Amino acid sequence: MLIKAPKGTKDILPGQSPKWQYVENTFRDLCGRYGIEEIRTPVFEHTELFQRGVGDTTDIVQKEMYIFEDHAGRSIALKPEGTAGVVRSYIENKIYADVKPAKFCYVIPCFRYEKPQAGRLREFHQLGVEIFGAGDMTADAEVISLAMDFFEELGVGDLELRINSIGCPACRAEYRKALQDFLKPHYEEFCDTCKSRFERNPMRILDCKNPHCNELAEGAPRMIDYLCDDCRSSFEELKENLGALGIAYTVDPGIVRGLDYYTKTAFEIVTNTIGAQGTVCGGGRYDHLVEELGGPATEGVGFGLGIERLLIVMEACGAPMPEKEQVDLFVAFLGDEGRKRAQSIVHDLRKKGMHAMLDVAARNIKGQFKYADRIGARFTAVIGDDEIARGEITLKDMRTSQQRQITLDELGAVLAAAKNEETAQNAETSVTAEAAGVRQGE
RNA sequence: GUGGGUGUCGUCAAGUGGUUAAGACCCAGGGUUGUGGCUCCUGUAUACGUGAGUUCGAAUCUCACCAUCCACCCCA
Repeated sequence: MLIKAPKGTKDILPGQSPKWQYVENTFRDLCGRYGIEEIRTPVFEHTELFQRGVGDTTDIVQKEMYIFEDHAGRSIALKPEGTAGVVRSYIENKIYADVKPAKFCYVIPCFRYEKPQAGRLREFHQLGVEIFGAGDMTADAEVISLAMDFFEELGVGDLELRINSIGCPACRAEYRKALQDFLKPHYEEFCDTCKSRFERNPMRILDCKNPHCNELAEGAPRMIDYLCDDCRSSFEELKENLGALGIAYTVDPGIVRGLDYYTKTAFEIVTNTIGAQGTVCGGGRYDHLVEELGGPATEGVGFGLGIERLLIVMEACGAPMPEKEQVDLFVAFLGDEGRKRAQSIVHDLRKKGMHAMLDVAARNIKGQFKYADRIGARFTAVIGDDEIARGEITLKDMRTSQQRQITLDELGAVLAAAKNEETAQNAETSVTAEAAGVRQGE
């Protein structure tokens, strides 16, 4: 137990981290082009923030939060999602006094006490975006567009954008009542889960997988038909905006976000390639959250995107992944003096931006070469008494096995040339693959 | 929380009641003098998830627990 990571958590080992860095950097870079800046807020907040923000009746708050008391008796919760913390910071730091809209992005761990399964962990990571103070649907479209651009840049295809409007508190209450009235006569006939949904979340009954429930729900009123004038025209505007951006979507009346704060726009980006947990990105509008948490009335839109799920999708659809950094030079040495020279050569090259290595495990020359091979060194240099006497080093090309004597002054140029050739080749292959829409193996 | 699958060395994987539990990969060292990848040799290891039970005897049968995977639920 001592050396077992807690249930539902995973180490991100060195072999994986280049992928994470790639994904995160791509995200930050893209956000930069959208004029969105990164915000970093604490991993834990007062429990009450989530109770008020996410909603007291939601599953997330009721049974999935990691809550503990600190030494002064405050109730603290690990972030189960990203929006509430950003809203809190927005209000606390009076960012509403700055230019609007205020746009934020973040990369955070989230924690939910759930039973782990494919694509679902207790600690997982989200990329997120929030825009405050923009009530127009162009903001919603921009947020969705960013998410779609992100997937496209990563080479992820086969995704479906589903949108819906879940109305505002006023029209939603009316709809809920109409739906319950419609379903009530058949209450006894529904499956057990649907019965439990009846009070808690009647909208969920509409996408029950039980065929009989489907029959019973046929002809049920739809949220879209109960939208008030404002919500209805907003939804039309959203579709128009998406059309203008050339973003394909399907209207899915079944989308009901599990967080109470959403209003109007709700959307999901799903894939069917990674198992049951196919929602890679989910978001929407939350026009009352800032006010609800004690700030001035301010509209909001945003999304959260699961990094673990994203990585699984990328793997599944063969999206290009970064390769391990090439070791430009390994310096093998013989003798004490050789070691000193090797250390200094390596140190010098590193300062110049080269990936240079030497043995620090006291291996003999053969072992050093073996090690150089294992770590994939492009070149291996040898420095021993012979080389010191000649004032040169032996440089071996590990691919061709050719060796030659060169001076230290020449070394830098040789390595740089090989490195350039390498990157030029990589660039060529990836561009070709992209242009042809070809899948590139890992 | 509810179901189902799985649990033998770091990894993959034989073994289905009976001597010291195969093998492969990996890792480390070596095949005489300062050189990798292939090949050959050698070596390392608290491997039968844990605990009870059945039995003369259990990795092999039973039960419980734990872990893990998948699904429901919910969501990223």
